[in-house]
Amino acid sequence: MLKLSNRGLYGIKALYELANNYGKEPLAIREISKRHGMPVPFLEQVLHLLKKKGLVKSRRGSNGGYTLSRSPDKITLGEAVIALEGPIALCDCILKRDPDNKLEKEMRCVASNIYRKLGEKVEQAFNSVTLLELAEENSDKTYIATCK
Amino acid sequence: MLKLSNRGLYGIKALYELANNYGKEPLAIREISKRHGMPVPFLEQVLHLLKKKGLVKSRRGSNGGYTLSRSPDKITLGEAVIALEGPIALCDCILKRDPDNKLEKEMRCVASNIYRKLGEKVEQAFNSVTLLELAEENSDKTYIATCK
DNA sequence: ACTAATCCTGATAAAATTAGTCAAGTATAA
DNA sequence: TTATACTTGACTAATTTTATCAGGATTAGT
Ligand code: FES
Ligand code: FES
Repeated sequence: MLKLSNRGLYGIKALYELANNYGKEPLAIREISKRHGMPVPFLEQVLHLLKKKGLVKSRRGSNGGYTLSRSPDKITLGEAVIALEGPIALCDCILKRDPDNKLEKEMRCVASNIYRKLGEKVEQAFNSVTLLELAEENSDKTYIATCK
Repeated sequence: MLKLSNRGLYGIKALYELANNYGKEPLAIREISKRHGMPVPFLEQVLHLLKKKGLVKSRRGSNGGYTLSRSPDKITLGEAVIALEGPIALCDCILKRDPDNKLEKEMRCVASNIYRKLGEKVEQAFNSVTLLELAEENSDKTYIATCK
């Protein structure tokens, strides 16, 4: 369990490239794609997801491409995986909320309370890692592009 | 992300029932199934998974059924979800090991190191919850069977 | 204005996974 | 002997994931 789909794995690799590119000119999908052997049309979808959630910005046209919308130390892996794979939760019913944004019912099944606590713990763990750390982790290494 | 499949959700509910039944006569699939509105044939598969991993024992024939193979405080939610949903890991390559049971290569992609650390953290979180806690959590409540 | 590069968007198709069913079999208790 | 209940493997249906594709809109450079 806990597995990321290709959508998630590709998205995180893209964010890694954008983090390394932060402050420079936009990076084109084609270039990101080439560096990690990811299919261009799929990556388009993936980056669109990240854009919808405000993690990246884009510039169209010649010399266009994507940039992070915040500095790498202000973007967490938690935000990234939530944008790419949906909310962090053990089940859907945990997420259902009433108009006041409170859980609809305190108890939904025998495990709901534990599911909620575990979900929060996991989200916290993912939020404790930033794109800056991801980038620095690899600053002195040549990574293997075809890892999946 | 982090979502459990029905396989996992059903399995945990079954384990909850078995935890409450610990020390008594075996509990039949049909009975467990009825209490939570789960399809019998599917639950058969699920309990078989738990048996293969040694979490439950079974007795066939009349008055047969399933029992926990250890006391509820000796079985963690981590063991359960791993039995039901496979190993806890962000990606498959993290799991590939050489004959000495070491990671095949230290670095697989830009995120592998972080994936590994996060996976371990999550596994630890799941292992910190036992079936006893799951059972006690609900000792004073009537749960809603049709939560999913 | 023209052109090439690039993002944008929605539709669609292929593949993989999950969910659930079914049937014939084996073991057990009464 | 009989009814009950687990065992096992095969099978189908539904859902999700993984892409692919086409046509459109925007921008930089000339
Ligand atoms: S399955 Fe979501 S709270 Fe029980
Ligand atoms: S995708 Fe598994 S280590 Fe990179």
